[in-house]
Amino acid sequence: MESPPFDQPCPIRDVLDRIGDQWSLLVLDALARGTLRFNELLRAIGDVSKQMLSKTLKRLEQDGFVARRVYPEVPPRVEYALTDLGRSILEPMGQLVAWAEANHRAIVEARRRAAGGVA
Amino acid sequence: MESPPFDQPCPIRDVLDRIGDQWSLLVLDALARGTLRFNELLRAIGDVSKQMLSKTLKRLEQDGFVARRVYPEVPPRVEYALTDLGRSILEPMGQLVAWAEANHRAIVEARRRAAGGVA
DNA sequence: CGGGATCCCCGTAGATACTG
DNA sequence: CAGTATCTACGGGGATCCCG
Repeated sequence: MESPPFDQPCPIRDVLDRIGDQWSLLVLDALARGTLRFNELLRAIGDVSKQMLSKTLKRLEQDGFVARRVYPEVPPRVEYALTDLGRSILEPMGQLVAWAEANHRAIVEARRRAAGGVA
Repeated sequence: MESPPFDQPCPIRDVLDRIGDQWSLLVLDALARGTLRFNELLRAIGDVSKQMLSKTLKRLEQDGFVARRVYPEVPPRVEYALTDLGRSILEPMGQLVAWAEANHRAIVEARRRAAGGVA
């Protein structure tokens, strides 16, 4: 599956571009355990700004990964939950996470070896 | 937020940061079929600049994904090939690629539905 | 041929303030 | 509470030139 210079519809690149960013995976992971409100999500992830969380959620919602539920209450309440599509990507993601955990040490080691600690 | 190699609290984020960028996966994929030279890689990917390919390759090499082989010939020749580590990530990656291909349509559809309304 | 150095543009991410 | 708007800084990435 070679991609010519003008080839846009590469599914892999398209999908990876979405979930490969800094926050999408974290959000997906946070929501994997259950529905969360905006500020809960904010705190669950920790080092994400409101802006980025908002953008990320919007994109995830547009792509059909996340469902946004608004409750017309006096203190506004908005809940986010995974859709079936969102849940389904958790599996291949899990493979990658497992790989990452299993090989992280090897990577760090290779990196250190290359860095300067040639010794 | 760069953390030293020995102080990585989250392997997943660390690994994803590396292979989640625009080019690493494409390089890995290109090399999956066999050893390639710099310019071959450049053409195989198509829309990558020399600079980015160079940077990407260097990072992949430092992380132990790719092996760089220099031939001290008159017209310089440099070949890149996957290491065992590099080959091993192809599998979980494949899962993700398969998912991407299988669900790309659903995503595009959801995106379109969200974008311009149902029209 | 393989790639480093430089210049520059532009998207993106952070912080803050504001709104409903 | 749940966002949005603005302003700014940073750095990714392309193009080009140059060197081994």
